[in-house]
Order: sequence, then structure tokens, then C-alpha cells
Amino acid sequence: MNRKATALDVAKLAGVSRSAVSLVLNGRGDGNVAKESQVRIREAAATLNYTPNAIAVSLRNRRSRIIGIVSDQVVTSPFDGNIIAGADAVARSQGFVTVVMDTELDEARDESAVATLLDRQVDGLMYVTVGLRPLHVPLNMLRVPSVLANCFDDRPEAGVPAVIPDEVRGGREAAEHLLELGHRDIAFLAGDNLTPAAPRRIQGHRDALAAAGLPVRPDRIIQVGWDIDAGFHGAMKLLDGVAEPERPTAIVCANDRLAIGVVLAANRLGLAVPGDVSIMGYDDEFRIAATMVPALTTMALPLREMGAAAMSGLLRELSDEPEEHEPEREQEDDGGRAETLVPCRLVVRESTGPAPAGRA
Amino acid sequence: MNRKATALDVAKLAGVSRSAVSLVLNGRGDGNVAKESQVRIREAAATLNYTPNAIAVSLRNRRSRIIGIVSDQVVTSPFDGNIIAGADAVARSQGFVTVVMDTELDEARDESAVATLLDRQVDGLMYVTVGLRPLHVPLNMLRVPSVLANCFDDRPEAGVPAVIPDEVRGGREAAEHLLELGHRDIAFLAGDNLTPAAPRRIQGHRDALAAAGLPVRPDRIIQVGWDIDAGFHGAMKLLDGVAEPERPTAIVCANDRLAIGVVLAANRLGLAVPGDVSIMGYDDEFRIAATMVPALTTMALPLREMGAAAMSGLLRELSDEPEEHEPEREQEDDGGRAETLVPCRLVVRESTGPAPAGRA
DNA sequence: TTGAAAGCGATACCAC
DNA sequence: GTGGTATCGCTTTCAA
Repeated sequence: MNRKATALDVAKLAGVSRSAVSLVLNGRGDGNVAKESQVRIREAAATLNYTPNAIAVSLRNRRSRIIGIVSDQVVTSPFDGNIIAGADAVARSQGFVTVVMDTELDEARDESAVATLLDRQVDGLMYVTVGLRPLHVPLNMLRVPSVLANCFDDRPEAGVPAVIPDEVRGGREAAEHLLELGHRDIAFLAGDNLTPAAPRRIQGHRDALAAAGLPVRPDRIIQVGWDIDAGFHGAMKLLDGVAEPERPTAIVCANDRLAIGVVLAANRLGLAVPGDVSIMGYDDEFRIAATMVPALTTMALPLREMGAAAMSGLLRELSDEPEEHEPEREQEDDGGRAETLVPCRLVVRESTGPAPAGRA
Repeated sequence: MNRKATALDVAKLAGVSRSAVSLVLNGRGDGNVAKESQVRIREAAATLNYTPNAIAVSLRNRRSRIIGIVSDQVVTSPFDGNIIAGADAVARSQGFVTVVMDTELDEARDESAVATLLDRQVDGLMYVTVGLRPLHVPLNMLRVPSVLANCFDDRPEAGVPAVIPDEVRGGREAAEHLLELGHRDIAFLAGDNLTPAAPRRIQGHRDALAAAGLPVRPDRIIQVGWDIDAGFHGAMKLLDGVAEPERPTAIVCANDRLAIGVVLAANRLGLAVPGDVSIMGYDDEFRIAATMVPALTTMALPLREMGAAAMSGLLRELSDEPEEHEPEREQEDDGGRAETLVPCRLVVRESTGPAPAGRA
């Protein structure tokens, strides 16, 4: 066990040539190598505890069965890690492994991370971000099949397929849930527009209200921030000292931390959730939404699904063009960059309920 | 740009041999290659946009300047990502890159993750966990210099250095903060003992009370769980319907989510924080502790520092034995496995204050 | 000062 | 059916 065994060691022990070893261990033995030799080779490999040196294999084959994942800060931040989990599961199921490099949001490191990965002969690349966002893909990413998860390149010529959540629909279905519960005065709390997630969710919200024939009051859409304190202050503005008929009966928050702030405010004001006011979150943040008191009704981001879909697409592309990557063949079949929308999932828990009597 | 340039291309363009290229580009040009050739080589490399094929280099050198990081679920869970950030920063500063593989808490994948990394010729290995925990290091990890971050192997023969937070001291200093504010009746809320973090923090808490000559009431140590709802119910037990003189004036939570639950309960009961009861968190969870209402006083886990310390130690070991790793030389200088304790950091915010008048 | 040649470990073609 | 050999891209030693 001192130094790892090589194919040559196996060959010697089995009394055959290196080529025979290679053929047998790669499943191409039948019809090429005598059955008897095959057995001896396998035995030798087993006793020597032989595994091929992956470096040598990739050097030779110019392909590594490794998918490189570049993350803007998925690894180091608390969010969206399940995108990577979903991607990794799919990759593993097809005999690929993933390695991740995190740039900690430093765009200057994009190119070099990709270069490092490319130098290691990754077969494909995936770029993952925390939160939906547009970006310019690092140019060298185009050298191998690539995919974007939770982000997209809005320059049409980029041509890198993207997998993102269907935020508009998510916003719409959140509102529809509340509408079905009889709410007619629904506020929406979100952060800034730095991420397109905010305007898209709001858009869906508006769509739903409009479809229900309800007016969209501008003062019911509040963009305050993304954290607990923002939710708290936003809710105070909406609820504190406001007479009951003027109070919204439900508040949709663009993430679960905002919702925590809103609940905190409601508690402070002596308002029952969901008795007096229904509160929805968004994201279904792990260890947050489900354990809140009350447990948060929320719109779950399809993180694992997104990662899985992105990786599936990437591997499909990989197997389609087994030999050489042609960056020229830019246009997708549908004549543009492919953008896959994955639907969010409504999770009903305890923080939403019927509108208070008389307000429906 | 179609196919990557190789050293041979550079040599041809510069009109020299491949060896010359190698020498010059690796800084060993002076004294071996004519100054003039050196210039031509560098120019050629630049125009061809040449970077050495990392795979070939590692095959040749049997070393890659890559550190493999195995994570139990740091990547995919929301916690402790900054350990990796800290480690990566140090590695990068010394010309190493890190690649991460996450096992999603599936111990069966430990060995294979390490094997994959080893097959790629990583020069060193780091194992990182979410939350302090004991483990059995994968055996094959001993083949290269390795280090544990946020975890430890309690079998003395393992001999892998570990970097972990000083939880006992953290628990002690949390209590001391409250003691200094005049609190005399302090409760402690934690989760189960599945992670040694709980008993260690409690130990520190007891130590501090004992040192202050205060009794440690068993009913003031409550182990309920790690999530918001656990904090809520624990707090209700402590505070609901309890007459003021019998109520603890401060509650230390073993993480920030528990603290959220406690604040929620206090709000519900009409108790002011910190006016009626002071509440401390632990971890300084990103985007949670600082933005709570009120902002949480907490004991910050030194995640970045731990990652940095672990990586520094690993790289030091790597440069100490540049040639061959000898797994035999097991004993550390101090005669046992080295365990580095990194102190936690008290962060005072708004959720703690002086004990209520008459209760100090 | 320069270049030829020998590996690093594995694969695949091609004679035998 | 089998094994020799070129090759992947680079580093390093050794002659010239």
C-alpha cells in the first residue's frame, strides 16, 4: 500500500501485457482476451487494490468525467446549496463527479476559476448563483458545454442554456393561495430590485390580483430589504396604529426572513397569526420556514430540481457530441438561448388562514 | 484559440526546444537559457495565450497544488460555509486551489470522495463538518497530509490534527457577559447532545456560574432542540405563567435560531427584550443574528479563522515534507494528536441588557 | 546554452 | 487472442 499499484504491476502479477489489463478492466475484454487471462487479471487487480490513476486517464483521453461547478457564493453563504446537491446527485448517478470552486462573489475570479477547472480537463461547466441574477458568463466557459443555474446571460449571443425558477408564476400562485382563502387586501413585501426575483414575484402578484378583478394599490407593494429587520419595519408601517378596516388581512413576503420580521411585529402588536393577519414567506428556507412559530406557509424554491435539471441538460449535451465541442454551433434548436423555467412549490403550513370575518 | 496551445507550439514559435520553454516559464531560465531566447519564449507564450496543461503537470510532478476539501454537508446546508471560505483564502494566497466534494452526510461516500480526490493527485486533504462532531477519518485520508476542521477523531491513534472552536470557553464567556450585566438567574437552552457542542457550551456555562458563586439549578438547563420552535417552547416553559421573581432574567441559547424562538415567545407574552429578559444567541448566524429585532447579542463561531488555521497548518506540513509523505511518523511533537482550539467572539448587540431592578 | 530522450500512467491501434 | 508502441503534455537529466 506504500505506493499505488499501476497497470504495469497488475500486468506483471497476472503475467500479461498492460494492454490486456486495460482492455479487461474497461469491460472490453470479451472477444479480445482469453477468459482465463481475464480472471487472472481481475484477481491481480483486486489483490493489488488497483485503481487507475485518474490523472493519467484524463491526460490520455482528454476527458475526465468531472463536471466543474463555479459558484458565486453558494458554498460560503447559507443559501441555495441544494442546487449543488441536486446537480451532484444527477452527476453521480451517471458516473460523473463534481468539483466546486467558490469565487465569493468576486467576479475577477470567474475567469481564473473556470481556467483552473478547464486546465483540469473538466468535461463540462456549471455556474451557480445565490439568488436569481443576470450575469456575463466568463468567456472561457464557452470552450466546453456549459449551463447556468439560478442565473442567466441576457446577451442573446451568449447562448448558454439557463435553468431558473419561475418567479412570476410563484408570485402569482402565492397570491392565488391567499385569494382562495378569501383575502381581498393583500400586501407584498420585498427587497430591492438588484435581483430580478423581486420584480418578477411582484409581477406575478399583480397578475393574480388583476385576474381576480382586484385593484393593485401602490401602497401595498413595499420594497424594504431582504432581512428580518426589514420585514419588521415594513410590517409596522402596514399594521401599527392602523384601524382594522384599513389593515391588509394578508402579507406576502418575498422571502422567509422577511416573514419572520413580520411575525415578530404582529406579536409585538398583539395581532394573531393567522387569525388577524395571514403571512406568507417565500423560499422555504431550510430550518427556518418549517420550524417558525407559527410554521410558515411559503413558496418553496425548487433548488434541487433546478440543479438536477441543469445537470441533466448538461450531461445530455455532453453525450450528444461525444468527440469535439464546437462552440460555433451556437443557436439552440428553438433558435435562441434555452431558458428553462422550473415551477416553485406552494407549501401550506400554519401562518395563513381564512380572511377575518367581514373582511373577505 | 481552437485547441489550447502546448509548450511545443510555444517552442516552435520561439524557435527553441520544449525544454527551454519549460525552464523559462518555471523561472529557472537564468543561467540556463540565453536572455534573448527567454524574451522570445515569453512573447510566444503570451501571443499563444499559453497555460501549461495542469493535468500533464501533475502527472509528471506527482503533485498538483490542489487541496481537496471533503465536506459532510457544509456545501449543501446553510451552515458553516465560512470555514471553507477561510480555508480557501489561505490556500489561494499560497498558490494552491481548493476543490470541494460534499458527501451530503452519507458516510459511505467518505472513502470514495477521498479516493476521487486522491486519484486527482491532491497534495493535501481537509475534512470539514457542519457543527462540531467526532468522526472516524476515512482511512485513505492518511495517505496525504490532512487536517480536520470543526471535527475531530477521538481515537488517539488517528493522529490527524484538528481545528475546533473553544466551545467551553464560549459558553463561559457568554455567561460572564450576562453576569457582568448583573444577572443572577440565567437559563440555558440547547439541543441534544448529538453534537459535543451542546455539553461543552453547557459546561462553560456551569463553570462561569460556579466561579461567580452561583448555584446551578438543574431546571435552568433545558435541552429541547436546535430550531426556532424548540426555542419557543423552551421559553414558554421558562416564562409563561411564571411569577416575576421566579422568572430567569436572562436566557442563553445555544444557537441563534433558538434565540429567535425565545424572542417570539417573549413578544407573545408581552415581555420586553432586553427590558424584562435578556436573550443571547450563539453562532452569529449570517443574515440572522445581526438583523433580528432586537439584534441578537451572540457568541460568534470563528468559522473563517478555523478554516484559515486548518489550512495554514496543512500547508505548513506540506512544505515541511516536500518529497514523500510518511504516514508512519505518527506522533506529533507534543506526543499526541494536535487539537487547536480557536476562541469564539462575543458580539454585543441589543438583545441583552442590565438585569431588571431588584433582580440583580 | 541547447536539445534529445526518458519517463509519469493509461489507452488504443496494429501488427503478429 | 496477444503484446508492442505511439501518444497525451510536461519536466528534468544528460550529452553534445
